[in-house]
Parts: sequence; structure tokens; C-alpha cells
Amino acid sequence: MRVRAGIARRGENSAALADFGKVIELDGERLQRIHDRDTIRHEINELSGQVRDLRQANKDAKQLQAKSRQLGHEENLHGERVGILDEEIRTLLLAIPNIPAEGCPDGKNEEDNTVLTEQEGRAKSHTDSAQHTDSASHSAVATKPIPHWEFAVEMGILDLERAAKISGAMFAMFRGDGAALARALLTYGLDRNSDLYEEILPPTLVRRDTMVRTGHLPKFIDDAYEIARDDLWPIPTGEVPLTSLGEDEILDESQLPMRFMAATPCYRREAGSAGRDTRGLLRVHEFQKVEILAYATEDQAHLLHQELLDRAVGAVSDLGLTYRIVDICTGDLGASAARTFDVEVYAPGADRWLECSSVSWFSDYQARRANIRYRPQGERGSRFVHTLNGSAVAVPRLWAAIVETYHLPNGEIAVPEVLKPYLGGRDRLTANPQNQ
RNA sequence: GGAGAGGUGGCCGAGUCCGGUUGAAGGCGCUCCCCUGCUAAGGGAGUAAGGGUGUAAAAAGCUCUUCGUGGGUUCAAAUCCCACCCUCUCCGCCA
Repeated sequence: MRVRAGIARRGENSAALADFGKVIELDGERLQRIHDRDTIRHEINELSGQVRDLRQANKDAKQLQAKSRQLGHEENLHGERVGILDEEIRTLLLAIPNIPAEGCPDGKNEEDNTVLTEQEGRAKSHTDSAQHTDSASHSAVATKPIPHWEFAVEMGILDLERAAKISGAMFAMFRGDGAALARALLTYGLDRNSDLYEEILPPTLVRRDTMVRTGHLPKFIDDAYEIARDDLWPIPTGEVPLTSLGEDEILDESQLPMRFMAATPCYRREAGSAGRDTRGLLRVHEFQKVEILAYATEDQAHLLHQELLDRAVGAVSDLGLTYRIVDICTGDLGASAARTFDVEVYAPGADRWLECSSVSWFSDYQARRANIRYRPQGERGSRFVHTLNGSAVAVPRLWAAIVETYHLPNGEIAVPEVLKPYLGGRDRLTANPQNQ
């Protein structure tokens, strides 16, 4: 079957395949039970009508009542079994991943991902022009790049030590010009998408059910923070509230595509990656991000996916950063996604590629869980929408790439041209005098 | 946190005390038809979603469920009981 083959393409997923067979089996019994249950219900309804008539005629209905009561017990047996089956199926289904899109390259793991584009940043010329008062030979490139966790901390615009004091390891604190840069990035991310995307400022603590519906629970329960007392969950990404916006709604086809964006904090325990990439801003528990997201019809989905990717890429490209686009293979694909392109920026100091956006098309996988539908024009009934999303701007990693890329020999940091309006027209970030 | 009121179809709004052709009156909106130089007005019909069955696939038909959610009582629940969620009003508290 198509679904089976699709799941198989993800590779080491024999468990999911077995589950899938189980689901089909359970569902067979479920349907039989539902049929039996409904038949009995029908009889009960008939009997009830007869009882009503008898009683209104002041006649005795004891026999019918007894019979109906008996049927009620039978109905319950079926009903309870259906409930159990529903629960089992649901549990299994939650663990079954989405079917990869046709174009998605086959592969086992991240090593099989395909780099589609690799684009050298324009940062060099930017820094050259930005430092025209300095000696021309002092280009950023001529200097040996330094990791941000060294010089940015020294400048006092990144304070990891005190962040750790306040909140523990893998938390960051931006200060002075560092904080201003972070804030500039958020506004930049929102402004450049405000032409088509509605800005949302959503709640960032959500119900357990909301997390389940977007596929973040139970699978990633170890990666999520939990406020046990109120059973609220800090969102790991703006995708959660944005995807849930349309929950249980039936949209009109003419409304599609719908586009949303939100700048939100994101909270991640990063339990699965403890000890990895812990330096500086490479991986932090709390960060800011501008998320862009769309609901679309199946036909629109492809174009929207490209649009989201273009926008994610445009943001880093216009910042003058070196970036590449990676086509995620079936073996490395997130469970909910049908197709994903990662955008990675190069951080010359850390000398590594940092994932700063995952632009994914979820087909109707998320919408089925969240129950987001639309009414197709000239057609009866409803269909599930397709959801797509990606980060427009992920603050810490872009922040890191920017400061490392634009680090000037004199110790200052040049401001990328597109960010100048967001930093009061300034073209330099300087050390924080209050934290030296 | 304390006290009270309430959640009914795309929307408004009856019904809930006293359970029974009420999937739900009436109105608005919408769709189609008729009438009408145009428009306005008028007349008629239709107008929830989901599941099961049915079909090559649809559709019709049959059937089940849904009156905030989940349970309970009953032959039978929008109507009675319990828990929870949400909204509103007043008081307190904090911004």
C-alpha cells in the first residue's frame, strides 16, 4: 500500500510498519463493533418510541422497557470495546509518522541529506564598506574568525555566565548592543513578511491537548517544559499556537491560503542532545524566533512551500550571511513532515553550519490532528487543509552568525545594511561599558 | 480568590421548571426558482457536521452520533444529577 511504502521510505521504521498493520486489524474490529452497536441503538430508539406511545395511551410498557434495558447492556459492551479500540488506535496512530512527499530524497540519516544551494555571503564587501575609516586591509576576512562565545562575551554583549547563574546551563542573556541586535532581528523578521503574513502575538503557555494536536506530545515529552500545577506547557516553537489557531474550524476555500507569523519565545529542554553543541548560542533552552506559517489547499501547498523557503532564505541572504539549503532525506525527516528544507547559516568563528530554519510541508498530517478543514468550492463536505511552516528568523543562531561574520579587526561589529534601520541607523555594535 | 448568570445550527434566538415524532419553533443571512421595465418589494423551495452501511467511484437510500466537554440516572435526556472547560456581571486582589 501507498502508506506502507511511504513509511518504509523513512528507513529504520519496522516498528511503525508493524503498528500500521495493527491499526488496520484493530480498525476492522472497530467497524464491526460500531455496526453492531448502532444496530442495537436503532432498536432501542424504536422501542423507546413504542414505550412512549403505550404510556401516552396509559398502557403497560414494562415488557418493552425490560427488553430495551437488556439491549442497553449489550450496547454498552460494544460501546466500551469501541472506546478501548479507539484509544489503542489513537495511541498507535500518534506514533506513526507522516508519509514523505514524492520528491523527498531517500536516505538513512542526516548524512544522506542533499545540499541544494550554497551561497557565499556578501558580508566581506559589507564589512569593507562599513569600515572605510579603517585601513582597507583590515577586512573581517583577513582576521582569523573567532567564536562568538569568546569575543562577544568579552565585549559584554553576551552574558552566558550570569544567564547560567540565573537559570542554569544553556541559557543565554544578551546585553547592551547584543540585546539591541536580538531585538532588531525580531522586528526585521516581522517587517519583511508583513506584506502577506498576519502578525500574531499568541499565548506561549498552552494546554497539553494543544501540544498533542500539533504532534509535540507525547513523542517529544522529554524535550518539553511542563508547568505541572496548571498542566500548561511552554511552547517549543510558535508553530504550536499558530497551527492551533484554526483548530476545529472549517474554513472557506476562498480564505486559503492563510498566512500567519509570530515572534515568540521558544522553550526546549534539549534532553535528547544533552552535552552536544553546548557552547555559546549553538543550542539554548530559551530563544526568540519569528515563525511563518500557512494553511493551504493541497494544490496550493507546493507554491506555499517554495514561498516560505524563499522568505526564510531571503532573510539570511539579505543579512549577507553565507548559507546553504539542505533537502532533508526520508531518514532524517521529522515525523510530522512530508518534505523539509533546512536553511543553514555559516558561523565562521565556530566554523560550523547552524540550522536556522526548517521549512516544512506537513501535508494534512497536522491538520488531521488539529482538525483544521476547509470547504472546497462546489463540493460537498470538507477537507483537511495542508499546513506549512518555517522560521523566518531564529534569533540566537543568526545573532551568532552575524557577530562572527561581521566581526571587525578593531573589535567592533559591523551592522548588516538591512539591520541599520532597526538599530537607529548605527553601523557598529560596540562593547558594553557596564559589563567589562 | 468570593458571589451570581450563562454556553442551543453560519448568526440571532425559543425550548430546559413539568424528560417523549425537537436535529431542534421563529427570525436573519445564504442558495435556487417564480413574479416584476431596472431597483426595491413580494411569492415558493432549500439551507449543519461527522461516523457506519451502500457504490467501480460517486450519489440516493438506510442508520448512528452531536444542543460547551466528559460521565451518570432512565425504555427514552437540549431538558434531571455530577465533574470539568469556557464566557459574562459584581466584589476582592494585582497590574
